[in-house]
Amino acid sequence: MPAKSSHTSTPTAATRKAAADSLIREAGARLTGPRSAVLTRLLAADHAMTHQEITDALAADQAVDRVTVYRVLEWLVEQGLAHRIAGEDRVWRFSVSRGKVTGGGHDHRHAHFACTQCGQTFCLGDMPADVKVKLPAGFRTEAVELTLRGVCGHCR
Amino acid sequence: MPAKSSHTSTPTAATRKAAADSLIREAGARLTGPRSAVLTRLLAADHAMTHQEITDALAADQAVDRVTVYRVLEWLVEQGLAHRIAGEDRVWRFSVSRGKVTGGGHDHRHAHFACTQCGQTFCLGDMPADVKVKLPAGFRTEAVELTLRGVCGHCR
DNA sequence: CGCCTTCCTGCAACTCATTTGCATGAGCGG
DNA sequence: CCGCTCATGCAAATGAGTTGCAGGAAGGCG
Repeated sequence: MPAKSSHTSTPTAATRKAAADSLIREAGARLTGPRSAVLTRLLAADHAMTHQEITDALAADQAVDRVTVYRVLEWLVEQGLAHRIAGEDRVWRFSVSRGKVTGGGHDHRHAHFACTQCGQTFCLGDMPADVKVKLPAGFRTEAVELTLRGVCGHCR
Repeated sequence: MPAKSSHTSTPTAATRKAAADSLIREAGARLTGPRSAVLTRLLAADHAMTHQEITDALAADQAVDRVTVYRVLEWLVEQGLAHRIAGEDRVWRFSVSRGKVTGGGHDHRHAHFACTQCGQTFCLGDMPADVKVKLPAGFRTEAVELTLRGVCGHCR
């Protein structure tokens, strides 16, 4: 059994940065401070982060301009390394894409959970594959989005 | 003028206005021009309308201030007469609540369809009642939101 | 190792949906 | 018809996200 799998139990900051840099390189793009910092931070997150959260989180030791964070996030989404989630508060939230993401097609087959208390959004494993809803004639579904709202474990 | 069938299939503008006014009265609130106009327009819509669409639609003969439209919509949602939908474009869309809506609890058990071409959002009948997704320990679901994305009948 | 080209970053100013403050004006109960 | 409230309109503010532009760094190349 190849030892390639670093135990997912305790990824260190260094491990995450290495993973982030590797992903950026694989995308065939320049490895820059902001990209590395943003992706590393996203890899460490246990919930989908807003642009604001990310900017604030980086402000401490590796401040990145607001606009640059926006552009990095946009780029990450284009590369399929992250996906963006629209929330009730009209603010985008970003989360790394776990699992394979092929080319341009957004696979993105997992559900989201939005906490009505703290406002945080979490990515859930996967959604029931068989979502059947009656559509009016002529409508063609391309993607399904499932969001649960409630109270997260942290808020109870 | 050809006699119109009294079937509920073809509600006239007057019918809708009467229905709107009635709903407003039932809510125990003042019947005002803007409220009547906005709700009447919403009743006639076949899709969820944005604040902008509504304002534009009313501009023709019964112009209402932008801010007032916002406030009327907010009020309609509070009264359970309408519900708001968050879209990918970070713009709210409003639609009248079909069926019973009890008190404060948002029942709102239907799915939505968002067209990726024209951007319009439609309310679908209802969603499969049994949506089961594995949640992390301690999470409690209060509401489920299902949105389909694709191309609507009009855009094909 | 240093140059060059290309792409990235930071700054400033801008767009646009939505919100808030405030004074005037309109429902409607009496 | 009167007055009390609550709704409306206008102006200005908020805040997320965008765009234009000039300087600066990442990598390829010699």
